[in-house]
Amino acid sequence: MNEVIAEYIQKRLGEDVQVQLTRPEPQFGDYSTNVALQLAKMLARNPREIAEEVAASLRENPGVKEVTIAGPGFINLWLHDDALLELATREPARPLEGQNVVAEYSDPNPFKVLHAGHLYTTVMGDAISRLVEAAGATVHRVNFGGDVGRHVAMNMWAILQALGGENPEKLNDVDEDLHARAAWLSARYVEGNSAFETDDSAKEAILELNKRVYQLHADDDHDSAFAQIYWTCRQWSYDYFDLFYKELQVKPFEKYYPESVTTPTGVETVQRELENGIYQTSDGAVVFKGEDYGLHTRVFINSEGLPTYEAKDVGLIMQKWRDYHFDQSIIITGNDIEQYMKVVQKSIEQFEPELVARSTHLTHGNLKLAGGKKMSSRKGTVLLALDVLGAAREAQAEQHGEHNEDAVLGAVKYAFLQNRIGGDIVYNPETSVSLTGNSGPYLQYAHARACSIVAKASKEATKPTMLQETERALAVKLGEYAEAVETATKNLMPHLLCNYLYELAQSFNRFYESSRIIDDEREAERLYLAVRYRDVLAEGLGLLGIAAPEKL
RNA sequence: GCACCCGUAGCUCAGCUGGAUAGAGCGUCGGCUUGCGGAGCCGAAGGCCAUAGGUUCAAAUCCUGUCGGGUGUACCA
Repeated sequence: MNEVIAEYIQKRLGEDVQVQLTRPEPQFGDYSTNVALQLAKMLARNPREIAEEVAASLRENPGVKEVTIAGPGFINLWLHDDALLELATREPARPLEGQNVVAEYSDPNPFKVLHAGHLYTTVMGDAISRLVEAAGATVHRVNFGGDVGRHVAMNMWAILQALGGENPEKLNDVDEDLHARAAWLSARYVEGNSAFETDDSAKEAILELNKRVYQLHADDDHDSAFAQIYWTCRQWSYDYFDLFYKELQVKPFEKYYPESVTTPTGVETVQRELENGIYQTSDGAVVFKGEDYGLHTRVFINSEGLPTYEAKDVGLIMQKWRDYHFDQSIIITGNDIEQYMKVVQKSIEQFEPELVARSTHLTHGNLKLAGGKKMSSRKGTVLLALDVLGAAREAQAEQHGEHNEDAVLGAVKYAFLQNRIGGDIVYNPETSVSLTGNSGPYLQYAHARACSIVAKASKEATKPTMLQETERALAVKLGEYAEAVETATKNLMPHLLCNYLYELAQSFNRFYESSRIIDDEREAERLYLAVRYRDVLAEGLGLLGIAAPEKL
């Protein structure tokens, strides 16, 4: 329809315009466009006159039932029922067919706990990846994390204390349950962290261990007692992450890029481009002068010759490029590194412009618990991933008595995804698990109910030949599904799909209120709509990474 | 200081590539629904869209200033 209008305008009025049919308020029509208003200025003519001309051409389209002109020159059009029903079963387009996409998110650090931010980006990254996948792309989910650095050294220090020295065999005493191991490691981190701050001799030892960890990687040491402890504990972390993702019911990651692996590539690249003049030496450090591009200067290799996070990130991006030669790279992180990332990318743009052009950096704010609810983490400053999930389970138990993990995950995921990515998220456990209102469980419940209705029906669903008024409103909404998915995918905004699914459920409820399905003379026709409704809910929730069980 | 992000109903948020009366959930108030799953449906109250200007036929949306909040700003990650 967009093309028909654009072509007509091009041919008859001699103007090239982008026509965008939009969904107006139901009272105005099924579709609407304001091209006439845009053209009015270009042609210096009355917009309503132009609208009349365009409308006349639209009326010739077989799917169009009625076209009207309203207000200053809006063109509103109604479709015939059969065209509407055809739209209602349309599946989203697959514009990314054959594309290769790398999605990086979650990014937990081995040896450390998973905090609420990790939970958030994991859920968001999973949903975005699923959308992109559904659009036809192959998505490679990857993870970046710091397996070297001070936090690791603190941990190693406390681990050695706990083991009474470099005794790797003592690790066998730790409970082999992955959750227990993760808890054990995070307890060591707390000890190491506090020793570093309060005990000077410990601090010195930790700084020494930091070098040993780097050295261990340089030597590819897997045999020394120290190395055995390091590799074993690092693996505990990775195993735990995999378990966490599995329990969260998100798709697994294809590859982990530990910092120890990206560092050599980063250093090599920065040094090479230092010779090419992209990076510069300043006060003994290697920096990129961002000021030339309206940004700020950042250090990539410090004056002691050690790589900073910047260099490691350069290495990561280069390795992703080498490994996948992606058509698009999506990176999701907290918004505190937004400007940092701009500098890093600007520097890379100087020698690998195509790589940066294909990258999209999405950022999000902090996750907060509503109502200033106290958090259970040790210092009270960090909200942990498990705290959030625990709060959801607790709220569910209070409201519904029994535990349902699908609904808990649906609640948390939907609560995260329903907000536009970018700003801080206030998470309210109570409303998230509620069966009423705009929540994940509400949609899961709506789906289960639809399943139940369909299962109970005795007639065969039959495509209607005409639609009654209440049926028509539902059919129109069903017809928006494909558009909603396409827009959400194009903009990498899952919240648009959340909004749509909720509106769809509302639309169904209005229909359902007045139109009986089972044992009605239009049972077969209404069942047809109910089946499609059920399928759209299941498919839409699936794209968000939310389970849609037939029974809740 | 400079840079970036944000400021929409009591609360949590949509709407932001400009378009028709600024929407939804929760909460409040009033109806309906007690044989398709506990849900829900209809209605009311509640907004100078932070603020002052500008651009436009048209601004919550674009531009500028101001106020308020957050983040970043050289050898941390």
